[in-house]
Amino acid sequence: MAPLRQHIEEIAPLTDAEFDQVQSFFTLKKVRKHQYLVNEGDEVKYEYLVLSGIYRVFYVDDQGKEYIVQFAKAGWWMSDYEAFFKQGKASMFIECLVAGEVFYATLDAREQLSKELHQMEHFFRVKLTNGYVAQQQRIKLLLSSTPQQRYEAFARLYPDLLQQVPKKLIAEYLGVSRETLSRLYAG
Amino acid sequence: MAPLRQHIEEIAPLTDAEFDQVQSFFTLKKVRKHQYLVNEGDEVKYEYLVLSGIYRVFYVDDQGKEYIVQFAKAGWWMSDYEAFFKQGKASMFIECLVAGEVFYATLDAREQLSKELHQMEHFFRVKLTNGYVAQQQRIKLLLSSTPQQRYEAFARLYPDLLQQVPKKLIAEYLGVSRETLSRLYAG
DNA sequence: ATTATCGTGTGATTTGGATCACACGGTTTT
DNA sequence: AAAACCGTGTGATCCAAATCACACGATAAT
Repeated sequence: MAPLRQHIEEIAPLTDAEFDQVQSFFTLKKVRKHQYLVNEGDEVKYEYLVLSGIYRVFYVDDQGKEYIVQFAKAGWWMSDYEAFFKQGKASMFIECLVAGEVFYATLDAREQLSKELHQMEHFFRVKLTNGYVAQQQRIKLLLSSTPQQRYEAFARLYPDLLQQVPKKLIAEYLGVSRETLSRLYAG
Repeated sequence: MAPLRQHIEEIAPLTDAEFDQVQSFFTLKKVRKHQYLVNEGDEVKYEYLVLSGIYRVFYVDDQGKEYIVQFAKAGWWMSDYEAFFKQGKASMFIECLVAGEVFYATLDAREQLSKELHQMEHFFRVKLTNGYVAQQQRIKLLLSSTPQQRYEAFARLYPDLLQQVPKKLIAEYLGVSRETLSRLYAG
């Protein structure tokens, strides 16, 4: 649980007693490659904090095409957040691409911890603030940029993922076809 | 200031004393049509809570094309949030489309109120949660949908804006050309 | 060892939407 | 009242990226 504490304390310092309380809401889980943490149609009981490994949060349209909403690596949170927050059914899948470990916790954990510990509400607010800004940048990119620019932005932001993730999946994240993406760094 | 109180208390009840404290950070401002609240390059000192009127948050690319990141109407918050949170220069404009009034406050206000009043930190967390989910839906739409589907989703979500805002601007929000949008409901 | 499957590159063809161009009625301006 | 501008529709053309198709080496499966 030490990494959990460190992760939180980068934003919100906690006493030992407080961290014990936090800790009690989180469970550690090992995840194998190709394992799914969430499937479309599931109740989304948990959100996940990645300790290690790589994951993709994606959905599938009626024609079977896949679109990646989020990658996740160490230190990132992930879930089908729409379903998680509204406690509805998943419209997305979460798949493990590289084996690793995650912490998971319920919405109740988030809400109770936020209520009982002002520090934890602060922590979640700061995380959401960062996530909000990151998503807004993504929206701007999707609205106005060429495949070229999207690829460059991705390479700048996530050089590590560029190495570890098949290009096909990067294309699914960028909203570009596999072939077009391939031609970007060839030409 | 009554509408401000009501707006906050939908999420986080406050005592009179607490609200006084909150209130002291907000200022009311009348806004005329075509008035700009933020210009590209500005220091973004404020975020805005809309009381009335309609506003657009947009940016302009190197070719002069405009893209709308957000519309805002009564009860919505707006700013160039990336610049606001990071206290950097604006990359966007905020323009008033229909005259009205806004409250505004600084980042300091948000941070201090969050620190001093657990309730306010809760309020902001809930707002960010909703904003995060809404943005994620937008990302999904931009990634996978046709102009047709985007238009339909917009019409479903914001039937009022569809009436009050020129189609050209709706096209800029959807990431579609004016002409294509026009042909959607003709065909 | 041989056969699938996966990741990737690359050519040929198609196509949806952007762009360009113009029309026309409704406001606002002078 | 004439002139300029705005919002909107619509036809013609163009083009960037999707789609279709195939190749080929590398990894995984039988």
